[in-house]
Amino acid sequence: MNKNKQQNKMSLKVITRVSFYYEALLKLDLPGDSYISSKKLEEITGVSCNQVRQDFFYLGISIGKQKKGYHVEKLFHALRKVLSIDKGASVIVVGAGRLGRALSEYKLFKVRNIQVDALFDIKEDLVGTVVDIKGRKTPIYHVDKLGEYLSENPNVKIALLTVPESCAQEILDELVELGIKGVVNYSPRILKLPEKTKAVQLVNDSIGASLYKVVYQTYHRK
Amino acid sequence: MNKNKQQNKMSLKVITRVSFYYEALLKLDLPGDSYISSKKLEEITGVSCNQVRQDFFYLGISIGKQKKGYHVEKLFHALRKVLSIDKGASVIVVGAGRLGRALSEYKLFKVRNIQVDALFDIKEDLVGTVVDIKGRKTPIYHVDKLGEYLSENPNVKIALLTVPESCAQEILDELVELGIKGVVNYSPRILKLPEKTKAVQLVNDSIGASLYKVVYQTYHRK
DNA sequence: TAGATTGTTAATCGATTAACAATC
DNA sequence: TAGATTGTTAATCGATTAACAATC
Repeated sequence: MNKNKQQNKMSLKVITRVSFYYEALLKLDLPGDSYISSKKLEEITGVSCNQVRQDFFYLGISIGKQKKGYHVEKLFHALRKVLSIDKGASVIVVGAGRLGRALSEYKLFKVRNIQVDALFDIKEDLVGTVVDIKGRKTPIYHVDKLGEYLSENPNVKIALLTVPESCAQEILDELVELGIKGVVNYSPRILKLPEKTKAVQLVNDSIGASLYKVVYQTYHRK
Repeated sequence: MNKNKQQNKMSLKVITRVSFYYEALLKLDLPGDSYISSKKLEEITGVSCNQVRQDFFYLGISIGKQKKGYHVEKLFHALRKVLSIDKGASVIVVGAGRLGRALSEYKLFKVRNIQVDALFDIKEDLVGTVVDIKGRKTPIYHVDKLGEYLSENPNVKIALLTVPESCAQEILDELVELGIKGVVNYSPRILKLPEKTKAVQLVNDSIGASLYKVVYQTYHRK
């Protein structure tokens, strides 16, 4: 029964909470053989302990011990698995401007098993250079080379889109054409997937969304 | 009746959709005196026309004309008002590294009435320099000057936090102490508001959240 | 043992979808 | 007029919260 549940597709809200649980473990850095309770997770993440247990139940994570909580290392691996980062994920960044390079060196990637393998741009003075991500040199290629690169690196399924708003849709269409399976669009322009396209995941503009949220909330607090 | 509804606090989901409607208008760039239907908004944003009308109803935006739709200019101003960017919003960026500077020149700000007034950092070689945001020179001050700056610029109520994960909590505490009312935390570390604090809005890590989402969805598609 | 904490079900709450009268 | 589209209510759906027996 739990097995089945684990296979279900989580809503995006669940994913966000799961990433919070995972971040909580990273933050606390407890010994692997210690235990953490749903109450403690509530304290760190702000998610209620009832919600935590409900989520674990839904995900088929039933490793809790009464009176103790969840075995830290087991939970750690379970959450990694749920987030699909247990084997690591390789991504490319398209658009090697400030935002693109900033994302490439973003802490999240290094510590959390998500890795930027290459950047792409059209500017000739960027192409051929490398971005030094804590000693690891990541190349910048010309956008023309996207097709070649993706066929040589079939493990790369995700692209982060940091090109100017004006050409974002065009590049997205090309990425989809070339077989990319997931895209985060960091431009504020809302992009659309080509009609026929199935099974490509698009997350639109997270940066703008959180900005609007905080502006709204700040000017509307009681 | 509608008046009251407008005053209610929107959920974050509504805000996101409203920002989509707003972005749709920006993208289409229709003549101000033309009309746009909920069906057309569905086409651009992916939000169903029923949801669009439900949202407008909830927000007290009842400016629709049967058979035509919503007057573009009226709708534009109504949405701006809802998003609280009709008068413009000034923010500061704390942490003038790559991410901080990238955000400072992010298109969203320029086109959408959100403005970065200043950056702050502790690195002596950054302090005193300026970031050139399309001709507008934005200064970088030392973090020590935060208190002074905020008391001289009481209109600034929002800070974007782009400092290293390791000192993010410390800086957040300081910002709250100094009276900041809204913070977007771009570090993956989950931050907490000081216990007693009321009425400070915190949005945690949008970048990491969307990454986790796309990774999950990509590796779990049917 | 008594207290704490899980796993799980049921109750509540909120958000989305569907439906349709009104009407331009 | 007929068709399209709104505003609004009601029905449905999904997500969160509450409750509690089981048990370590």
